Amino acid sequence: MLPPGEPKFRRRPAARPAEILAAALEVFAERGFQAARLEEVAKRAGVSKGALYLYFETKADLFRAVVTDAISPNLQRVKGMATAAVPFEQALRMGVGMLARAVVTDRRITGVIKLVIAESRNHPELATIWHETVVDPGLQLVTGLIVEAQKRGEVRPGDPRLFAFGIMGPMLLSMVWRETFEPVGAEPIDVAKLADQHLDTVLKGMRP
Amino acid sequence: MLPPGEPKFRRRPAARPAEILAAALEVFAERGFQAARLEEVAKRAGVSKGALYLYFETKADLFRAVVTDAISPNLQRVKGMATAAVPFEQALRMGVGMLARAVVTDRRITGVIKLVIAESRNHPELATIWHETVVDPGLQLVTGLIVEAQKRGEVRPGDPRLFAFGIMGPMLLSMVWRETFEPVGAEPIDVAKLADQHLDTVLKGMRP
Amino acid sequence: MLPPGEPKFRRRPAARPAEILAAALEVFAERGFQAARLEEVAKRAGVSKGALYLYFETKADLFRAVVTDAISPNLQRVKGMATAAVPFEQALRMGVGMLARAVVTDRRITGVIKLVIAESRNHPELATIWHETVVDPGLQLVTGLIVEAQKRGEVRPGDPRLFAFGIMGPMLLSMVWRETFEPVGAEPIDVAKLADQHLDTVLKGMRP
Amino acid sequence: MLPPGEPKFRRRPAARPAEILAAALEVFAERGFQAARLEEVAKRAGVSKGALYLYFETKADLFRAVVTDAISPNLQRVKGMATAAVPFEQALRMGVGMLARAVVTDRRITGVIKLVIAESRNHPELATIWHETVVDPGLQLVTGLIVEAQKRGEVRPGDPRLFAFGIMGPMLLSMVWRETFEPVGAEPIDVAKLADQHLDTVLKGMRP
DNA sequence: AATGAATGAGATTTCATTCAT
DNA sequence: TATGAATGAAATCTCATTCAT
Repeated sequence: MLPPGEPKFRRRPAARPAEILAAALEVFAERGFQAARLEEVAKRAGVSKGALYLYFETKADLFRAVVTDAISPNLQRVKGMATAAVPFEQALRMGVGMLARAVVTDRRITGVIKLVIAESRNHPELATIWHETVVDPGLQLVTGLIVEAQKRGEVRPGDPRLFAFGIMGPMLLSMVWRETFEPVGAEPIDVAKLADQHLDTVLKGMRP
Repeated sequence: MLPPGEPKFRRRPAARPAEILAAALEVFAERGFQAARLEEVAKRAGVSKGALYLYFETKADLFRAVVTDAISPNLQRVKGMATAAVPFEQALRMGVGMLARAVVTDRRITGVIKLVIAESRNHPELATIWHETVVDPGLQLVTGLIVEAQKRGEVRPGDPRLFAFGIMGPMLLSMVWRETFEPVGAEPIDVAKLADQHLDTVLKGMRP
Repeated sequence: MLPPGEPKFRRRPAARPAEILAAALEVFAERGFQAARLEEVAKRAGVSKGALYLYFETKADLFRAVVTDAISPNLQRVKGMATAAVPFEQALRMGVGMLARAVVTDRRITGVIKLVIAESRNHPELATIWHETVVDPGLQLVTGLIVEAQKRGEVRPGDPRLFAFGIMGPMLLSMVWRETFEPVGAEPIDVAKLADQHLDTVLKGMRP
Repeated sequence: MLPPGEPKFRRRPAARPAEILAAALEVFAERGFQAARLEEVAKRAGVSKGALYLYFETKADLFRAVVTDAISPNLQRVKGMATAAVPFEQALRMGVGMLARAVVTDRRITGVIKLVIAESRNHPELATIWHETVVDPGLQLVTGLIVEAQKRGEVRPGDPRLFAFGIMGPMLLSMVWRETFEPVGAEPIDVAKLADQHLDTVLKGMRP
């Protein structure tokens, strides 16, 4: 008896234990694909090593499941942003703020993004799916907003895609900073403040 | 009493195995630390597996050598930028242009940065040394320029460190794009153009 | 509050891999620590190489287990001897006879003793534990008997510890002879007869 | 121009560097055959690794040379003892005293004997040659003395070979003690005193 | 004769995967 | 479904031996 308003997005075949995926995400994010040991995943998931194979055929399979599973919440965000009919600046602030809050702060997401970057040579299909389902749509969305604003004369001429990269870049930098340099003693970045100040700056800089 | 201008960074003990370091950089950047096979490194360096151990005690040692070895050219760049006495905007354009040209485009450097990010949990000492010798000094440099410009009234109030992140972020995004998404079919970023347009934007946005 | 009479010596964690320890003892005794190949141990134990690592972390760990495991039966012997309240001569005859029968003749024990001697420089902790748990207590026991006998006037003056070495020495010589020279054609020693004749001799020689 | 009274015993082919043999003896005695590294031998001998191969074909060859080379001084001792025409007790005291002084105290000799014992399974030819040239002749010598003394009625009936083992055993025990247990804190044995007291004891015990 | 960098065979160790229970 | 002992392929690392100099 599923709730009626259930998201239509395809679930994994029935009861793929969320605990296993959660544990695997942790371990993969900490160690990378190769260095992650399935025994550790099993231990953290509270199951036996053998049990993993009841749900996933291979380690690579589990890895793919982890990385693709992390897509859907992000997809929700992108879609949410897309449907909201709000003015240009407000939409950008919303979008970047969302990244700043949800994405930069959530270790699960920064972990997966780090994995996609780190393992893109060994598992290019993951880069592909992230690009196609999350990154490119999100980028298109922002780019589209800018194009519209340019048409209305609210934004000066310039490659809208490059504007989008200029807006998003510092958010990626924040993630990397948090994952890589803060743990070794670097001064933390106040991501919310960065998002605000940076948007102030580029929005002003993008004016005609 | 070192000769003036001498690079401070100690070279690896052996000068010969530059080929080994080059080969190892390639393989580590392609596969990551764990997935890289020393046999592959040896083959690309044109030596036997055993020969690696004449110069590096363990695989981790070779890895550390690769990553720390990639520091010194970047250190040179940062120091070069520091000594040039030029006006604020020009200095930033120089610095970011340098990143855009040499750093973002050079597979050897993007590869190492990706490694530092990917392996920061397994080899935190590498994150530490990169932060202390390259990342933080570079950031300080840019932040210092901004502080000066603010004192002269050329830049509006605002956290100078966050301005610096706002300027640098898209360069990191470009690296990641190049390493991760271009190989799976994403439309390339014209990094030089991005650097230009982004600087135009933020410099304008940072004006009082 | 341990049950009385319980062996003090902690058993190896796993009870199953007694076969591994037995096989390892064989191979180590035949070849020494370094020359012993774990593949050979595994084959004789009827398991795979990998299985050894389910029970012992390293080759050195397995080696230590083999050598310390051989302690407890000897400890039992020493303790058995200690508790028997019998006259001086009879006690010595019992003890030396025990050495002659069980210890000198049992390939498992002579093998371990040879290993302790041969590897004492590379694994001094084994010499330590053998000395502390078996050799020194056994020696103390014999020395104590002699001291008592001297007090009663049954044994002439003289360093009781040196008397003990004089009694025990030929037993060690027998072990070495059996292990080293008999296999290359030396005429065997009748250890029981040696024990008897030697005790006759030294007991007579120790009389006042 | 050799001195006329030169011992007739065959020397190694000309100039086999004594330094190499001495260094090899040290390293083999410390570590055993397998664990000894030729690089260490070369370093202690003050030559290069390659130079070893100018004098010895293989590691095993060097090992055999070390162990057989240590025979001749011992052979000299045995022969010296044999030729001296002295009364029974005095001969035994001389022989055992010689063992006690020269053999037990000389690390070079105890080291080789330990090697012969430890490696007898891997290099049985060394056990053979030691048995045939040193051990058995020495034993025959002592046994012969005892047989003569028995004929003269100076020694009571009993297997003369077992008497010999009874006399020699504690000397072997002393060597083992020195090599194995003293380094880990065991109280040293005063070997000279042991030799004296033990001979007093067994000579008295062997009287008719 | 001598060097020591280089080789490559062989040993230990790891761990994803299987399978009897 | 679930377990976890066991496997075995593959990777790291060692070091006796060779050989160009």
